[in-house]
Amino acid sequence: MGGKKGKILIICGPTASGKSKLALACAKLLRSEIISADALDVYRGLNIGTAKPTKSEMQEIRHHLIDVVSADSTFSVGDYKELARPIVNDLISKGKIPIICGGTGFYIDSILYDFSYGKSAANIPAREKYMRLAEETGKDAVFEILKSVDPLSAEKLHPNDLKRVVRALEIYESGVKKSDLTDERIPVYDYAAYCLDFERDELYRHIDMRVDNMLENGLVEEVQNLIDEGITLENQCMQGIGYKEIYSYLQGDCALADAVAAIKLNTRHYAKRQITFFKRLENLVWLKPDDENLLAERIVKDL
RNA sequence: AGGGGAGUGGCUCAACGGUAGAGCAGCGGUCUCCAAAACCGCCGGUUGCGUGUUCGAAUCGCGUCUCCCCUG
Repeated sequence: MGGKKGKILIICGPTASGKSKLALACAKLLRSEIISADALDVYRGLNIGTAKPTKSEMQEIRHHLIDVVSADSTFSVGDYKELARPIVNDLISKGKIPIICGGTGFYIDSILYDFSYGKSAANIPAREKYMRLAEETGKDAVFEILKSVDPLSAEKLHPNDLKRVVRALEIYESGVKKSDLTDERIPVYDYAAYCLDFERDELYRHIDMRVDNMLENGLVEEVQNLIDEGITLENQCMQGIGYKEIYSYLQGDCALADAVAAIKLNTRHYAKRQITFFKRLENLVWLKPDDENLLAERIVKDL
């Protein structure tokens, strides 16, 4: 199959579309394992708000990259890629088809493509330096700096997109220009990709239901536990939808009902962004949610 | 029943005589080490209804409907 390293199966889709169940069904048929591609599943202690697979599901089928770091950790695509690649390759070498399942398209990309990510890891001091500068002199001033040192990168960014402007500067300080690195979007694995998606209003209904369930299952207590462990908004995992909102409720900044409404809204926005991201995966097959076993059979047959 | 207030895009509100603006929602998009993050763009109202005044009304008058508050 081309000069590719092997075949992998990708199951993606917005939150609450049922991708985990589908991946599980596929894993059973393929006698393979699942690699989670989810930015929050990696954290220990975040269970309810992340809708992680259940214990029994994880006993039945091996799931990778769930609960791999503590809640106070920092984690990024770079870390993800380093952990995920070896697992994928190992499964392939054993003659299995790795199943990548998750909603973080950025993480899936890190497996699928050989992006260099600017060839530099996060440079926190530089990052903080420019962020401070932005606060003092404005975003535009920071953008102007990028324009002078790496105009090509600046051209591709919006001045307001401070996070990326700063990252480009960060890369520049490491000795390379972001614009000099032109990675091609060429998949390193032969892959089959499926994206689960409902009609929009139906998806939103599922999201609302899921959020209500999270609360019934003790989301507030879960966040309280994290706070008791010393986790604050400063910690990356508290950026997660469901966590930051409940956090501010527990701080007394809003009513529980407002927090819940915010979670639902933010989740919708997130789902839209996910869908937009997945759309650019080549040869992506869209699936309407259905009985997961039926869908899995179809998918496996086509592999 | 009487008195007062309000009716503007899905929602909250602005414009108070010169032919309606914004935020939110909705929709689309970007994404190469914070990605459940960060960022960008687009659609959408003739202003409850009717009538009058005026060169011209969302803005003024009258009538009518609806809602809210107060008094009974």
